[in-house]
Amino acid sequence: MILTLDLGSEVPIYQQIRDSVVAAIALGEVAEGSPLPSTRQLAADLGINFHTVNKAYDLLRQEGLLILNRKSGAVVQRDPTSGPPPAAFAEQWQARLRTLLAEAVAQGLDGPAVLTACAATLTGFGLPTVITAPELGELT
Amino acid sequence: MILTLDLGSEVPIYQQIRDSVVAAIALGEVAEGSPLPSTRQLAADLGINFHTVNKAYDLLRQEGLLILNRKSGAVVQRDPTSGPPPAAFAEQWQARLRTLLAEAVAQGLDGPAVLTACAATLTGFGLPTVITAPELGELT
DNA sequence: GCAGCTGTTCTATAAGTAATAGAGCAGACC
DNA sequence: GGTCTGCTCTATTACTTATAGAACAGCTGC
Repeated sequence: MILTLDLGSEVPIYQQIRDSVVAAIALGEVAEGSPLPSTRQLAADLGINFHTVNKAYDLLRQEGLLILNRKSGAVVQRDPTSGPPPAAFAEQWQARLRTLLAEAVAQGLDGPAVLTACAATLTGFGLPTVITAPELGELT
Repeated sequence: MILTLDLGSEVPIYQQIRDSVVAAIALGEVAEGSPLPSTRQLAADLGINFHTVNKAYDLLRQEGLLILNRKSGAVVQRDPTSGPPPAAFAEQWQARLRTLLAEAVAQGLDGPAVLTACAATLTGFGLPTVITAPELGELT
C-alpha cells in the first residue's frame, strides 16, 4: 500500500491516512488479516507524530475495518468480499452520497456523466457494475 | 426551500446550510435568479448568529452558486440546466467521489447496490440517468 | 432627507479540533 | 532482559467553529 500525504492540504492528516487505508482495502491491496505498519513505524515513515497515526487507526477500528491489539498489531478486519455492512452505516453513507451528487448536479454536471463516473470508479475497484433492468436485461 | 438544522451534529452549522442550499438547487426548488433570505433574516429564522449564515453564503459564492450584493441581496447564480462546470471542480469532485465509493466498497457493499443507489439519488433530483452501451443500447 | 433594509468588514471571546511532544504502562516476542 | 507492540495520560500551539457587538456603505421606500 502506497501512502502519500499532502501536508498543506485542508483535509487533516489523520483523515488522509484513514482514506488511504480505506482505498487500499477497496482496491484489494490489503485483504482481511493483512498487517498494517505499527503506529510508530508508519509515523516515522511519514515524518509525522505517532499520535496522528494512532488517531487514524482508532477511527478505522471504530468503523470496524481494523483490529488493534498488542499481540497481532494492526490487522485489517473486513475485506471487500465479506459480510454485509451494518444498516446504520448504509443510512448515513447514502446521506453523504446524496450531498455529493447534489453538488455535482448543482454545478451543472448531467446525470449520465455523473453515473458513468460512479461506474468507472467502481470498476476501478475491481467490482462488477451490473444493473439489471427488466426491459433490457443486464448492462455491465 | 425547507431548511432544517441539526444542532448537536458533528457537521458545522454553516456546512449544513451550504449543503441544504446545494440540495435545493439540485432539486430545482430554487432556480437561477431566485432570491434567498438575507443573512440576518435567515439567521433569525434559524435562531443562530448571522455571521454563521454569512459564512455559508460566502462559501456558496466562492463555489459560483450565489451572487451577493447590496442591490439584489442573495440570488442563485447557476441552475442545474445551465452551462458546464469548471474543470477544476470536476477534478476534485471525482476525488471525493472516489473516497466515498471506496468507503462503501470497503464496508462490503457490492457494486450493483452502490450504482443503483447513485442512479436512484440522481433520478430523485429529476435527472435522466441514461447510460449508453454500444452492445445494449440505452438503459434508463 | 431619512429610516430601514442589504451585504461587508472589523475586533473579540469561548469552545472545540488538529497536530505536535514527552512520558509511562502492560502485554507479547525473541 | 530488551524490544517491540498498543494504549493512556498530560501538555502546548495553532486553527476552526460559533458566538457577539459594532460600524460602514449602498440600495429602497416613504
